Amino acid sequence: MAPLSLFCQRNAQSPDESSMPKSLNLVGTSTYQRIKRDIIFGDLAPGSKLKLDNLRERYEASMSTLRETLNRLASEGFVDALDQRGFFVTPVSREDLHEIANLRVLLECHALRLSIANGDTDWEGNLVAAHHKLHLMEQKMLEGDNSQIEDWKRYDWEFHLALIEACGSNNLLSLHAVLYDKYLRYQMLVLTHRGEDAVEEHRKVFKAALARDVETAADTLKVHIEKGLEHSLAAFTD
Amino acid sequence: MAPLSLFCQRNAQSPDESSMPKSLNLVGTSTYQRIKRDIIFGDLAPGSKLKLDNLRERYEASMSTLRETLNRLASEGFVDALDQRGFFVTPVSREDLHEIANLRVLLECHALRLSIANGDTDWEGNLVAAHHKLHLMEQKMLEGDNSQIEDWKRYDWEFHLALIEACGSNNLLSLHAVLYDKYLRYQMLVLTHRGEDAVEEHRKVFKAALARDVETAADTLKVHIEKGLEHSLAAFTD
DNA sequence: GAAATAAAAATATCAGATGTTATTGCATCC
DNA sequence: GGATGCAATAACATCTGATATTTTTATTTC
Repeated sequence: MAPLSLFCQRNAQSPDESSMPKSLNLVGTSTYQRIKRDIIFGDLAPGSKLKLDNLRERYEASMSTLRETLNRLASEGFVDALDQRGFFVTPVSREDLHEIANLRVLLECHALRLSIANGDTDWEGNLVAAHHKLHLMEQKMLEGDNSQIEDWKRYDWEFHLALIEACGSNNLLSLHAVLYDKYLRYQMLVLTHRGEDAVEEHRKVFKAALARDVETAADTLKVHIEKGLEHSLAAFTD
Repeated sequence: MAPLSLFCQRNAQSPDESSMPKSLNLVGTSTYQRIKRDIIFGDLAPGSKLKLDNLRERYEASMSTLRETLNRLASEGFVDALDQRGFFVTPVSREDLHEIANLRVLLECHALRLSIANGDTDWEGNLVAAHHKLHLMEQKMLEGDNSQIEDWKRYDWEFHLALIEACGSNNLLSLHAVLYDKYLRYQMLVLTHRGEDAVEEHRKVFKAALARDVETAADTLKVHIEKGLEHSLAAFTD
């Protein structure tokens, strides 16, 4: 199974054989993608009840489709399914945020090491392109233009994916995609971003990866995620 | 979301708040558990088409329920959902087996280290009990009694879970539970087991964990999984 | 104010109808 | 004979609506 994430081009219901792992793709308009987006971006609040009748109106879908979607999201951990009591947006907590960040460090750094070891010229090319696009967007953000947060986050996702894409494990990329999205929900909840520090960390990981400096790249990525965690935790109240 | 696995007591559709991560629990008789069991134990062959009408007869469930179940399993990676072409049991491959085993090493060893660091007296007690039960069953298997493979695998699961259960991360336990089940499917496909070596490795991990010898425990666990991988790969043909 | 009970709401499951897409079999053509 | 095009069939995806069960809410009673 190829990795799925919100920025995914393909329809979640119709995975094709393309190898590109996907996250946060707001292009998709399936019920699955729309609900997942709304959970990640906080339009559906953590812990809130997902009444089927309400969802029916809101997403203009039948109960069958909605239940299939909610079962999928429950399996991924964005929705809690309680027998005979319906569906709820998975609650958030500091502990959970901690766990997600730690797992992201574990998996993403591991994948980065593999990717740097395996990456070919195409990998480098994609990485350069992804960093360039992210960097342009980051400049805009630093100038105070906060109108394109979703685009910004898509570029962030595409950069982090480009880093690890040559790791050689689709299973690893799949797990990472889900973790990224869970982490992203927390980032969206606190809605503060770290500015120049994060930009510089991106640049440093990028440079080290291109230079095939595994240790520097992995260490910097670890710091990058952990600083993001601290930043989120500081702004986060249960 | 608490970890789910085949040996799970609770109904997959009705997760409660109990913290016990679950795998291969054949007690459950929900459609979800029955189909998942049949995939893992090879009664539904890798790659085979899951025609809804056939499943309807076989599991005596309505199309709605089946589609919800298949969506869940698709999300976990046991089923492939192809748009307008229906559902298929996820195919197997040597590469996939490799990936699964490597991820299990990464996550399970990491969790074991945390667990040894955090584990209290209850953890030790559970671990002793789990190893004892597994060991008894292993003796039976060594004597040639192959009539209780599912029970044996449940005890194996419970032992590996007991090792890592004090890791302090529900997210980690969830990811591990799915990986264990995927790995188990490959073990069931080749249907050969390793005998005394594996028994001794279990004993060694167990002793090291109780002695809080993190390095020995993690190294032995790594060897245990990797030897299992080699053994499965040798018997596995695409 | 708490406990028991009745009413309402919501869920889970099912059956059946409809439109769409994929697959299959057959005839045709080169 | 093999490839191509077309019709018939099968299968999927979605929706509506019905029923039984369970949970939640409101009301009554003590």
